Amino acid sequence: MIRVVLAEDQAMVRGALAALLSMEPDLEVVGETGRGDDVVSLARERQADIVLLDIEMPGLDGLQAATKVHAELPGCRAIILTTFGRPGYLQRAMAAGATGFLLKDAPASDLAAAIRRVAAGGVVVDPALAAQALSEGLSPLTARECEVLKAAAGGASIADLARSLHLSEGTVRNHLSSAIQKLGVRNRTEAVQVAEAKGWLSPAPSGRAPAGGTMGPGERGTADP
Amino acid sequence: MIRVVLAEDQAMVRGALAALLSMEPDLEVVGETGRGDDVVSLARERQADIVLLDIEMPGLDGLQAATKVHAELPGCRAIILTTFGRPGYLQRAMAAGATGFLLKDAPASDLAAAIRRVAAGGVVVDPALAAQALSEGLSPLTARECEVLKAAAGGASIADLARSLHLSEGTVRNHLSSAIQKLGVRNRTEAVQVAEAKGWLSPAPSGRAPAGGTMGPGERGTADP
DNA sequence: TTTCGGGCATGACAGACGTCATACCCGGAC
DNA sequence: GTCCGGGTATGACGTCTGTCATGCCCGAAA
Repeated sequence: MIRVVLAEDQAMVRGALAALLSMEPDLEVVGETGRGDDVVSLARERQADIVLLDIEMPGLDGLQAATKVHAELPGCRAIILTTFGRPGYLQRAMAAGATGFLLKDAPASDLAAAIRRVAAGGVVVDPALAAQALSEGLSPLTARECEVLKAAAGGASIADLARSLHLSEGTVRNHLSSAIQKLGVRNRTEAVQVAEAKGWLSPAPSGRAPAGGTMGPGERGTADP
Repeated sequence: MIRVVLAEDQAMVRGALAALLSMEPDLEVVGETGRGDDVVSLARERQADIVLLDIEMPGLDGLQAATKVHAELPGCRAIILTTFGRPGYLQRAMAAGATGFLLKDAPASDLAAAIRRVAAGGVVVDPALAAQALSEGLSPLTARECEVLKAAAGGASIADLARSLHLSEGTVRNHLSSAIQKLGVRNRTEAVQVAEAKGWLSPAPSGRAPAGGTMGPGERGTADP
């Protein structure tokens, strides 16, 4: 009997997936949650073999949750189940230690099959998406450029961005300009769309967490002119 | 026995919903499709009592499909099942003759309950969303403003928009400026986001189809200066 | 019939945006 | 130890964007 925990933020979809899996005699849904931040405790408590993770979730996204599951629960495998076939998502899922990556576009029958294969020690990835992810390579954006782009996605002005990121307006302009050139587009709006489509935006793109920053904002040589 | 047709573009979600409904003794899923444009024929052929429609679908969106179901199949009721609780969606769903409007955020048990209530002649709407929709009123955007905004969503420049819409650049600027002011925002990016969040963007917002336009683009008094 | 709202256009203007050259500071690579 | 990439900053420049005033054409409402 394979023990499965479901993490998916849309309650109706979560319930429907549970119903789908309950029809399989060798699978058992032993836990459900709509948040990413209690996946680990739930999976541990219920001794799950498999956790099925959506990416968009409150609390902690599915990729981060997969990282924690991989680190803290040795006997438990994570499968990402997502709406978006973005190359960057697949890359980060694999980097996070996920053992499977499934699209909601796939036939319903694939789900149980994927769970069984992963439970048996295999890996499940869509070959076409894998090829695309490999051919496109990693994000060319630096962590900072990515941050600025993310902050710009809401339509904020340069001045707004400078305030919210504690940077000078010129620096914001520089990062945006750099991102725009790297992505081969003509303005920040296109840059946001391209980066989003490739899955290069959501969480931290690369490098470790930018906790405090290497240097306080403002205190530097010629600051405060 | 209530006969249900499912229209939802994500195959896995569709299958999962079918599994969910198959557990109800008084419901029967008699047809499934991932496209909006064969909902009517499928529902007619299978003599459905209820069609469950996602909004985002290829071919024909759920709102348009609901319109056709309402017009062509007197004995059949449409329920919209969507991810987004956008006021404009609810308004258009009701205008399209839908008899129910459900969010995928709602508990799984609500689905069967909603189907039963609608089959029994009732109407199912989330009261909070209905209140919001009523309080916000209809879209303040004219059909043209909406079109321009939609076209601008991809990050195109004014010149691009003018070309693709067969308008002068000045006119495009005027429409954008007007939309920006009506929505109370500061630039086109924010305007797109606000309009999208309220559900004012997707299909035709109001008025009839802008087939040829009232006047050819360019042929007018002082055209071609 | 006159009025009014909507679509379209033009021209002018201020402010926002994107680019570029330049410079300093840091840390890692060679 | 030097070089180089990344982050930050400044100033200058040209272009794009958003606003406004103004005008014309149309159809519907008053």
